[in-house]
Amino acid sequence: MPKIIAPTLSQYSRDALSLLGALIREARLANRLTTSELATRAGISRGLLQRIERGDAGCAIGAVFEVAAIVGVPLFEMDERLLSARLARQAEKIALLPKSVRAPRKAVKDDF
Amino acid sequence: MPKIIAPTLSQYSRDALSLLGALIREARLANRLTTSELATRAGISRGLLQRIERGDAGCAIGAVFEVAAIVGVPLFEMDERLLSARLARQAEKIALLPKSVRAPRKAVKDDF
DNA sequence: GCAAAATGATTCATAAACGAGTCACATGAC
DNA sequence: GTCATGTGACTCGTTTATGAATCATTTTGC
Repeated sequence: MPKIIAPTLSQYSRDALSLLGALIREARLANRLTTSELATRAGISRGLLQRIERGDAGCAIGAVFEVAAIVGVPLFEMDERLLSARLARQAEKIALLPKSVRAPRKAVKDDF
Repeated sequence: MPKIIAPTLSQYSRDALSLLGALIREARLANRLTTSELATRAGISRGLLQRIERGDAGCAIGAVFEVAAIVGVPLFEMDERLLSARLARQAEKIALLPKSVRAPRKAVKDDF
């Protein structure tokens, strides 16, 4: 991430990142996993896991969420079932509000 | 993010990402902010905000958290004050944790 | 005590995210 | 109808994160 450096982020965001990293580290130790083991399970490198546990703002959110999921750190304070359900309800809400369903611009070559 | 592509991420993580993006979009609309406005406030580009709302796993977590904080999507279901407090307590826990936690590798539930 | 393992912190090449710009299409105002 | 605005999607060049490898230090196990 080019622009979001430490001083650019709000204190709240930095705290949230630090907390999430600490929670992940806690959960990893509680599960008796080494950094290498957890990194392998998550499909990432050990260095990236260290940055995640440090609360680095530049880490890909997908990697962070995956690690959190593996060690059992709850995202949004909801378990797997609730998350899926809420996702479905959210999709409905979105479908109702804006009427913008745009198909990907694909060239149609049957113009004659 | 080289490795974490869609098929690599667990369903849970992808759901969490989609949900977070949807929540951010909801909150942005509720605040009557355009994508350009919110992106400017967060110090990111409009394209990145679109990827965030889409739930793209490759987005930097700092950017996502910052946007979420701006529009008021709660991270970890806690407000700013509680977050700081919990961060402090978490730091204490880490410091107090037993340093000897190396035991026969225990299985961890990662099959979701 | 010693050896093995885990961790933290580097460095570097490569792959990928990011920002800027553009276009098409939709919506709303007039 | 026209015009302005908002949005999704795309491309391209630059900037950055990531993975791999290495090393020093600490910690665990024996």
